[in-house]
Amino acid sequence: MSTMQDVARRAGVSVSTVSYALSGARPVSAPTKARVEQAMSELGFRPNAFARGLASRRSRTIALIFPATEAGISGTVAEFVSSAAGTARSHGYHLVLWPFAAHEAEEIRDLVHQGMADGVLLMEVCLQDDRVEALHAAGVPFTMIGRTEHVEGLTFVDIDFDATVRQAVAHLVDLGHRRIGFLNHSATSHAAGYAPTLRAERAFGEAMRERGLEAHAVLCDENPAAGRRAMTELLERDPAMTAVLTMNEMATFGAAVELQARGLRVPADVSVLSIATSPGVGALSNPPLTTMHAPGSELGRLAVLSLIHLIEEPDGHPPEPSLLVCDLEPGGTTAPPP
Amino acid sequence: MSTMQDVARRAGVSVSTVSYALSGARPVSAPTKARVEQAMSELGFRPNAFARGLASRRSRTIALIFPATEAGISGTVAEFVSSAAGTARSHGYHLVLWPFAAHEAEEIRDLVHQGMADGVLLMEVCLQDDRVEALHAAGVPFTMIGRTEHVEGLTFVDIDFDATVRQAVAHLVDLGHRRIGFLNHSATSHAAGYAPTLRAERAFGEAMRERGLEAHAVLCDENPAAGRRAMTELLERDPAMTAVLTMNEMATFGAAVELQARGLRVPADVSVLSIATSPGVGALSNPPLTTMHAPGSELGRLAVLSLIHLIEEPDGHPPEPSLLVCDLEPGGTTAPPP
DNA sequence: TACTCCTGTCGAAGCGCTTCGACGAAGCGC
DNA sequence: GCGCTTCGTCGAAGCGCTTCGACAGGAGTA
Repeated sequence: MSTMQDVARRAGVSVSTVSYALSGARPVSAPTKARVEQAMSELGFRPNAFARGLASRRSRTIALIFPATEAGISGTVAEFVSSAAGTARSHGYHLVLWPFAAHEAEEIRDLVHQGMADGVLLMEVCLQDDRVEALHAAGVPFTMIGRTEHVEGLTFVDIDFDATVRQAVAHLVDLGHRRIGFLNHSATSHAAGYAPTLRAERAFGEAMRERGLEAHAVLCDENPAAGRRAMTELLERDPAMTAVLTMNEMATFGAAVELQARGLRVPADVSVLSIATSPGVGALSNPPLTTMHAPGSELGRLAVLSLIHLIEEPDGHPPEPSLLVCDLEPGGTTAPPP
Repeated sequence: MSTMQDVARRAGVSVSTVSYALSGARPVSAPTKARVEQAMSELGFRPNAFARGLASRRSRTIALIFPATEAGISGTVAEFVSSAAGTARSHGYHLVLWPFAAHEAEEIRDLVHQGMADGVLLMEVCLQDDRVEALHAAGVPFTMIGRTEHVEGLTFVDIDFDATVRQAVAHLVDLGHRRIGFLNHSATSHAAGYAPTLRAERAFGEAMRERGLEAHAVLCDENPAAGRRAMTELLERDPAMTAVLTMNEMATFGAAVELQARGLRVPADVSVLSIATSPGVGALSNPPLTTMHAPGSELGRLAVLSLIHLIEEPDGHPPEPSLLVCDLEPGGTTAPPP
């Protein structure tokens, strides 16, 4: 590994000039710059990350706290990660993922104190979240993907569950549906205060009530078998139900099976609309599911941009939060009621 | 942030003594050590990772090249990540994930040259894999999860697909099945040289041929709809098929639906055995799937241990590769043929 | 012409840690 | 008591970079 010294010697300039040529922090004349670049590429020079970090107190690294649960991660999260990594790279940052469970706030703070990241992205945020306080106390710039109950002074990007659910309900009501069920995430997530579960539930209740409709909502584990059972429960609550809104990918498949088993055709007898869905999931079923797909890429991009703003302009006014609505992607599972 | 200087001053010792107390690289008397530790905790001292890395040329970080595809990650991978992170931590290393697509070998080398990791874990290895050559050329210690076609001189941990498929076939044959189909991963993965797809296909062919049985294998995209079609194809190839071996979680659900749609009962008419399966997937269907679950945690642990060995004893003889067989987890979907 | 102001460059002082050589103080055998 | 090793500690020299102050020399201004 060659060092800046080597580059400086070869280019016939001082080390500081090499540094300036690289960073642009001070002007360097075109011919000098060219010689430096020549020397760098001849030597295959890579600046040492530690030396740079030590001298500049910046790591040029963004850490994404990564929910390393046993359940795997969804396509939306994967999309988010790719997009965030790409955005970070194009702004001269590395994105690294730190696998930490929700309760490991201490470890996160430790790493941050060691200077391992200039800023942190926090995902799978709960309405009350220890990690938010830990990061806040540590004084690190951070952006949430999702948001806590109170967001004063915090930076976040999130899906606008309220608007998404309202649009979903509107879509179904416009088709003529009046009896609509909602198949939400799991009771576990609800109990843990997982924000999407709670916000969507609230929004569904309000949207239906405003129209004078009855809101039948059930919580449901993230698997097909639970989806079947949840569908059964919804149909028991209202046997005349003509549409079901789902926010639970695995369960949606099960719900479809249950409808089929009861001889109910989709969408002729019952419409199915799946919201906050991963890309490509709609195409997995036949007919293709009508979905409102989660803007994973856009969230990734915006989250990184906000965070970089926070890092680079700590005294500037904080970036506006972004709330994104899921896009309706027409499929073959919504239609007017029978 | 307090520094070692502060700690040294407070404890009334020199900086180097603090360093030795922390690292144990030289003996430090018990009372001195106690004073130093006292001072450290009073000040909330965290050693600066960059200074440490710069001085010692070691980052105490292990990077996991993380396949940031759009498809999300399976429970097995998630299990692997948690276990690897835990193992690394208990040995004084951080595990960070670097999201990189398969073709970004250059970027990986760059980061390594910057000294950002002492070693690398590479997953989703293909039989021919550029990244392996890049890492080898860069001279970084690395361990593969999976393996290339030729593994001389390389360190890896992997599922023993050969033994797993043979055990799976043996399980079905012991129950009395003679007409067995195999539902593999996708044609795309096959074309990309994705090792599990190829090895399992080969092993299934051999295991069946050795018993004088016909091997019907199909490739199948990773979704329920494709699973239904693949099941249809298998039944067309051999309408009297009594068992199907699957290595494709999403497709397995679809296959089950197709069987049900044809009035074939599982397991009374057709047995289903899913191999290399994520934890908990068996319980998702009713009756619970009989599975051979992938040893994600154990792979994570062993991979990290191998890599640490490689890092810390570069001249020792390389660690033995590990090949782990998936565990049979009895469920309710295999039974003797009708 | 004399002055200020940039531009482009250099040297040197760190950043906070590890690690090496040195050295006094014990502890040992003889 | 002598030299010998061992233990515990210190001081200082880096690790490879950034960044600050300084300064030569040309451009701009009065």
